[in-house]
Amino acid sequence: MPELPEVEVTRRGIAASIEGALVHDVRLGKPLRWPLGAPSRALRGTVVGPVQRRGKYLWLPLRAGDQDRGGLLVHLGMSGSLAFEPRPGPPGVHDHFDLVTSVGTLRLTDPRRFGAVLWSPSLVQPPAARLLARLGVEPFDAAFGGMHLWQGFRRRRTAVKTALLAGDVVVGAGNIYASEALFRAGIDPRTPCARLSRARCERLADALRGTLAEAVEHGGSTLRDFRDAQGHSGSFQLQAKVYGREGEPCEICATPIRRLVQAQRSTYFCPHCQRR
DNA sequence: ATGGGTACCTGTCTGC
DNA sequence: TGCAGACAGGTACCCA
Repeated sequence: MPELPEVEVTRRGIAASIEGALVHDVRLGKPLRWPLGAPSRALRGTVVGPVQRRGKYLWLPLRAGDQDRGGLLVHLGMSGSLAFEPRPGPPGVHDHFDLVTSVGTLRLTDPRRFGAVLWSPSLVQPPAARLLARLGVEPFDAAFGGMHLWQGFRRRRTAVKTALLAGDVVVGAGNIYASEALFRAGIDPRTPCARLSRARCERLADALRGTLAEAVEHGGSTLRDFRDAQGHSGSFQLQAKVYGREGEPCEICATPIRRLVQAQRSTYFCPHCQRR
């Protein structure tokens, strides 16, 4: 599910409810990707600080009085969503983590359990630091632009779609938004990174930012699982120009959209509008 | 160093 | 109707 827009929509959705909440307890369901890494008694009595996002991770800082108590690093994996429930019902079969607080419960629902919640003493110490170390720049940072992409890509031979997914040059694009951004930029997803000119990197940087920003405005994409913190679906999938549209006519030129497989993932593109 | 394949897990849809 | 197989928004890890 969740690429940068879905994670950002989630962050905004939970922030107002959970910030300042007093943690009463933690409930764990079936195991997620990693163990929590802290006994629940260590979390009780802490207060949740401002929720941050880094790439597709969320960070919930915890304090007790003036003491820093680290925080929770949350990843939604492929099928996860977080909901804030003022009066939660009993957990369902796919509800694998509850943060029970004074004002309600933050609940992670994740059928495939590729998601994770883990405690870390800070973002710059393990285990969080280890997971964040390989992440590229944020697409909405001033440091990101065509120049950054060009420098990150110029010694790479892999296909540009695969490199966007890898997230070590720029974070945020997953399988949907990588295809969509490349369509907007008019770049064939199979193009080797090193072949992209400065000018095309500029176009790609703009396209990526534009696509992600628009997706956030639409509440993200809901293919099946994704829900925001209030349980609403996103609608960006209705704006998608190529993703999931194999065989349908391109909006620009009416050529049928094609699907191919790169690194075991589907890529969608217009063979006429997108050039190497 | 880079790049590819595999693994994790469950649900849904398609075609026979 | 049943069942096998493909596919689904991510990414850490192992190997060449």
